[in-house]
Amino acid sequence: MRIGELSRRTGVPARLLRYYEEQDLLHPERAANGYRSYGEPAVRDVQQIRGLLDSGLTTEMIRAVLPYLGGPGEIHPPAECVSAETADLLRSHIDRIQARIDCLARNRDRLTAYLAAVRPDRDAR
Amino acid sequence: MRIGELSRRTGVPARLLRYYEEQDLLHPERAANGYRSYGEPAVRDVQQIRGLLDSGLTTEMIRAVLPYLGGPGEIHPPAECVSAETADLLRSHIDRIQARIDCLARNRDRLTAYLAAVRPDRDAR
DNA sequence: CTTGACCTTCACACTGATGTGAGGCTCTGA
DNA sequence: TCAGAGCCTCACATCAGTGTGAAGGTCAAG
Repeated sequence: MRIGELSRRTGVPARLLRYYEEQDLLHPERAANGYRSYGEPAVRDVQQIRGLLDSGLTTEMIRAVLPYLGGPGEIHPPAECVSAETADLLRSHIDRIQARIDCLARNRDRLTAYLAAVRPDRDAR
Repeated sequence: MRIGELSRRTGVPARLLRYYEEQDLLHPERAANGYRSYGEPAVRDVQQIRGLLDSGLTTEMIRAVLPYLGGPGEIHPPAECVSAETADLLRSHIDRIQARIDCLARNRDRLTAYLAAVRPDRDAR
């Protein structure tokens, strides 16, 4: 599929799909006329990228973990390809994601407490 | 306290403390010589600002909410000052933070599962 | 009185994710 | 064959920082 269709199907502006390619997150083929040509899995990939970006991960971080994030049950690179170093790197990425989760949870709690304190009437639920 | 001490105590570069003032998030007094003079609560304010920025709130949002965020149990301006609109905005932002947490947790679990599948030896713990 | 640490403003430049527009090529349908 | 939709690249703009440097004021200690 071409960039316009992918954009429509994911809701992500074509501009950003090009940007993600520039950032090495997407790797569309090129048609003879130069147009980008995306496979079906690109839809899920884009959604994955969006989710992670929205969660505050950088493209660099996403680039590092994306290859390992398949659909449910899919393992992309076979086990033999994963060196001890890669595994370590992956573990440290997981730690960073956890740190981010902790930070967000902390602030969610702060904001929730604030809201409860300031509007206990409508927001007690 | 002056800007250097506040910077040391919060770990936030003086440059950013001036920036937050420019953004109307901090309001230090000025000494006779023009030096910024921060009160003790500024330490907590700065940490709060950092946390909220990290959570993806805009400076505009923080500006709206910060006056009401006291220490534990302190609510400065009475509840009536918080408009329903502000509260709604805040609620929707809390929801967004939660969505981010969910997304990250999902992906953390995926990565963990991947790691476990690919290196069941050293990573089973 | 000078030195050095600390403060002031101003200003330019970089990042990352995204918006916007210009100028031009490709393809399809009337 | 021409319009229009869709694609291409290039490039500048924005926001929230962040770094750096210039040019200068303030103050305490030697």
